[in-house]
Amino acid sequence: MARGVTHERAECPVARAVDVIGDRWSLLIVRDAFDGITRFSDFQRNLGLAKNILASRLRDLTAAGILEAVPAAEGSAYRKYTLTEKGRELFSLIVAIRQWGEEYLFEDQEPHSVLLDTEHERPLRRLEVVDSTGRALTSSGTFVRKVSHGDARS
Amino acid sequence: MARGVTHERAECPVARAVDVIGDRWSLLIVRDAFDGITRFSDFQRNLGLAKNILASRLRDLTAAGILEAVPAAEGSAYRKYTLTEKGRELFSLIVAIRQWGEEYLFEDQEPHSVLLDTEHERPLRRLEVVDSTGRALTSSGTFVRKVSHGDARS
DNA sequence: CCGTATCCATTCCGATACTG
DNA sequence: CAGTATCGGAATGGATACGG
Repeated sequence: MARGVTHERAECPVARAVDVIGDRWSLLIVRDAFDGITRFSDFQRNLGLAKNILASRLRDLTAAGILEAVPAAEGSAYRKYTLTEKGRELFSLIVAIRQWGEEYLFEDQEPHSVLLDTEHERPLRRLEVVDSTGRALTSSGTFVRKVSHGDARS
Repeated sequence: MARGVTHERAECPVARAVDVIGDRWSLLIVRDAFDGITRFSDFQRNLGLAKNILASRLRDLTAAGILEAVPAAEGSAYRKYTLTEKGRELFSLIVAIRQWGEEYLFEDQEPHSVLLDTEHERPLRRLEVVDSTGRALTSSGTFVRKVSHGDARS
């Protein structure tokens, strides 16, 4: 994701993360990767984006350590793209986005794809933000502490 | 967020959500709103983005029903931007991004801002994806079911 | 202080053509 | 199939100037 200004050195983890995955395609590529897609053309067909853009995003995500490009077969010039651990740890994030989208971006009777657990084939429970003792929290029960003598921006 | 192609009609909630908040600034504006920022100039100073871009994003987020623009005072021409319920429900998403960023985008000893619960002033517990019975899941314990006769894209 | 308007550079992205 | 190369239009984003 080439760009002018970055938040690479921000003290806020949200800002740094947005820098890495905050664009129109990266998260959708990651979503597809979670769905088991590994091949260039499958990403391309599924997302409907231009090939040069896809190539660029795959490069960036690989450079960021979110995807790993391994040879598709012995000695093959082609690659299989799979999630690294860093990438797989984006699962909560994908689930959070999905649940928010389901709730607020669809009409009541409008169909959408659903994420099910393999064992029961039932939708997941809604994500809950909880404090260190396990109690549920809303944003009003929290606050951000900035780093003490930070010279960092944002 | 004006753009060429959109995922507005996608059957995947992730795609629709990325359409709304998947850019470099929207999520950071929402983060600031969670931190209690309401005024144009405070957003601007804190984020360091151009005023025209900020104005555009605030318009878009308001149009999307994530922010609400209320008069700053009686008869004032200026506005206060606050989160709607739809916006406040992005809290899990912000927490998910933050926790991922904390874990993977900072060096071990590198300082970053932290989100604490007001009562104990301690970091939150890590988000957990759980199935309908409350059991923790990773992505490999889940799968996506597409809608049956969808003509929708992606 | 709160924006809007304008200008300009850069980037994004799609379409197409091309290589292995 | 898996990309790279190039082109052009659209949008992003910064800087500045201006008006309520």
